[in-house]
Amino acid sequence: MIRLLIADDHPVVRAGLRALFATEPDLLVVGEAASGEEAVARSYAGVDIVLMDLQFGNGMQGWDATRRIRERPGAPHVLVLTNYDTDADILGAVEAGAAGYLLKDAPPEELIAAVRAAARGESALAPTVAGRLEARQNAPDDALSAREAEVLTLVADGMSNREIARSLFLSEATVKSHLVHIFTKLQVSSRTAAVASARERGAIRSV
Amino acid sequence: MIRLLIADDHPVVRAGLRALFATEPDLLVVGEAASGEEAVARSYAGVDIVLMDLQFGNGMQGWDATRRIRERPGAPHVLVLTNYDTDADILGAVEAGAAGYLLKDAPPEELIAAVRAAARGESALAPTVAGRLEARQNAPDDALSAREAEVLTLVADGMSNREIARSLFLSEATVKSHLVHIFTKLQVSSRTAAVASARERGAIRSV
DNA sequence: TCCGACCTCGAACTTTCGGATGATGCCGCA
DNA sequence: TGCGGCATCATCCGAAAGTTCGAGGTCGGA
Repeated sequence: MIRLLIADDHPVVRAGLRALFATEPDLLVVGEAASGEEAVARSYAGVDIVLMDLQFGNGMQGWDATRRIRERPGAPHVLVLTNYDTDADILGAVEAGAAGYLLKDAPPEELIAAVRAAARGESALAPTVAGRLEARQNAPDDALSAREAEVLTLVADGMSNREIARSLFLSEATVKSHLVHIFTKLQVSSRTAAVASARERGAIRSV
Repeated sequence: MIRLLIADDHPVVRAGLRALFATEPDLLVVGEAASGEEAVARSYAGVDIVLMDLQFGNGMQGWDATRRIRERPGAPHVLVLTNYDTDADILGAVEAGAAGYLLKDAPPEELIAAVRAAARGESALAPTVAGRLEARQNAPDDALSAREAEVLTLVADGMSNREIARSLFLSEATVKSHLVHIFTKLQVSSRTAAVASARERGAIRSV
């Protein structure tokens, strides 16, 4: 018998997962959590698998809750369940110690199979996800530095170079310099393209 | 007895809604649809209420399906159910003929109440949504034209004026002209600020 | 200790963007 | 029938943005 904890802020999704697992005799939902904090609190030893949503309306986010759950000895396996399949989400979840990464629009069978695999201690990455992870491993080192990310965030908010300079107490030259590096790393040649690229990669969330 | 059709591309959400309504003796789920097309096809006379997701993975989107369902005589009422509560979504859904607009993270009771209200022919807008609609009514007329929105979408993708011009078979001057109008309507003064503003208002989706 | 990264800044240059102004044609509505 | 909104395009000009080259500083790892 595999004991499950469902962590999702949507009551409808929780009900759906509960209904889904009710049809399987070897799966038992032993609890629900509507927030990251609740998920951590309810992940006691009697839970085998935690189904974790990555996006909670407010408070602790899924990846953080995952990390906190996994860092305890004898912790349950965590299966991340999310709407989006952006690189940043995936990588973050895997780094936080998730045993698997599934999309919410996945067919029910796939979901159930992933739960059983995770319970056996196997990694259960969705096929599309596994490929993406590999691609990330082989990708050139284009990670933005902290300062560059900061500048890019302000660019995404629609600020001009001068405004960014003032806002960060820099000269405009420095802002431009950061932008040159950002463009190179993202392989683009304009600020709007940089923002679009960063969004695609999941380096920028918001809205 | 109120007969329901559930239209959502997520199997888990469909199961959740089905489980939710199963507890109410006066509600009966008579069908499910995983796409906009399917929703239109299954909205025959025997259905009282259609619960419509706005975001489908691909194909016909929710607001379009809503319009097609509602334009038929004796059509069922459509309750729009969505993750986001952006102005554009709400206004679009209401214009398409939705009887109500609900968020997926709403408590189950609210959802059930909305279904019953819609079945009685009443409008069932979530409280937060109703207020927003009023605000929109009183807001200045800053709605972008179809062409302007098209241009802005390409800007958000990071394209230059020249690229947009080529892509839409226009001269660069026309693109600039559209941008001037976009800037005026959004009360900004640069393309990146326009994109940021449009995102805030929900006029741009993607990613 | 040296090397590499990151952060900072300047100056000169080219390209693109944005503002101003004006013009034409189409379409719907009063 | 005329008015207004929309879409299309042109030209000119100043202001941003982006490019190139160079240079000084900190800091952590080899």
